[in-house]
Amino acid sequence: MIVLTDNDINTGRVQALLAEHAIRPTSQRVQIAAVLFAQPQHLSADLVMSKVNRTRPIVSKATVYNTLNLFAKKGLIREVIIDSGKVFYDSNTDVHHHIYNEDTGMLLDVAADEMVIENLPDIPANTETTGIDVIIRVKNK
Amino acid sequence: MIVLTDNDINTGRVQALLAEHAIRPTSQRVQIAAVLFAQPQHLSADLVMSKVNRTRPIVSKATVYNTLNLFAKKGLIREVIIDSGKVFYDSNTDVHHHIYNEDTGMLLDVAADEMVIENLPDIPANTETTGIDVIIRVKNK
DNA sequence: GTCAGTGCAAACCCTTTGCAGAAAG
DNA sequence: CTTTCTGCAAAGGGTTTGCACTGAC
Repeated sequence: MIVLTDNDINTGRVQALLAEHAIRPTSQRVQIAAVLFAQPQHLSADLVMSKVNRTRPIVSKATVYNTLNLFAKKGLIREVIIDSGKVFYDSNTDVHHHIYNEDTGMLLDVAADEMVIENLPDIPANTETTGIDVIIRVKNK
Repeated sequence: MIVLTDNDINTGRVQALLAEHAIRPTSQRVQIAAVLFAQPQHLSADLVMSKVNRTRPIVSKATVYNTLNLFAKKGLIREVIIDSGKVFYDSNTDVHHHIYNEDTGMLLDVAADEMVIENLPDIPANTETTGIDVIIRVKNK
């Protein structure tokens, strides 16, 4: 699991992380990565943008979306699809699952080893698994 | 699992099914239900609309969405969220899981008893589980 | 007659796109 | 220099909404 601090921008650790994933470290991408990896978290594109632009405009909406899609494709972050019409980006790419509160929108992690998932079904011929998403949906009592 | 034939519209079985779920059986709802329960299947709102209106206009888009949301809320069908920006409606509400082919968009069922899911995590205090979604994502080799 | 349901078009929200200018190597 | 990236605004796709009309009981 990757966690970076603001200072890692100055030391070049963020840039190195991007480079490791074959992502050219432009300044916008570095800023976005710094926000994502400040802690393990689930952020919408919207939130990423407002966090990056907190003090002054740094990235445009188009760049936020382009960058998040790029990071997801390169395996740096994971898309979590919970809700039609909204994607969350999870800065923790370790295998794990989620609990989603439909009332509050809160999304919690469940470590993979807390749950047992066995006897996975055969998948269709000539296909390969890209991921397994488990979402436990809860609501307030 | 519910499966109805076209003839069940005439015999009133569709109407009875809706009534059992406290849904007033308007003619549009009956037509939509007949399409959904013609077989166990996964349909988008769009597809439901074009199937219902195959021969002549019967329902508007607004009514399709209103009706699908109503059916889902009443537990007659299940929403399957696979993709941001698109909901599938599953006419099979028995507990089961899904395999989704990201290349073809094909959605397959996995019977609940084919898989083992155990040691579910504790959920937050004062919440209750409303459902568990498991999606195995595959792509073509 | 009353209340719920329907249809239409417009509004909405999130996301993507086209294209000109800017920046990276 | 060349290629990739960025920003803006506009377009896109699926879904919801406001409101007058219609239909169910």
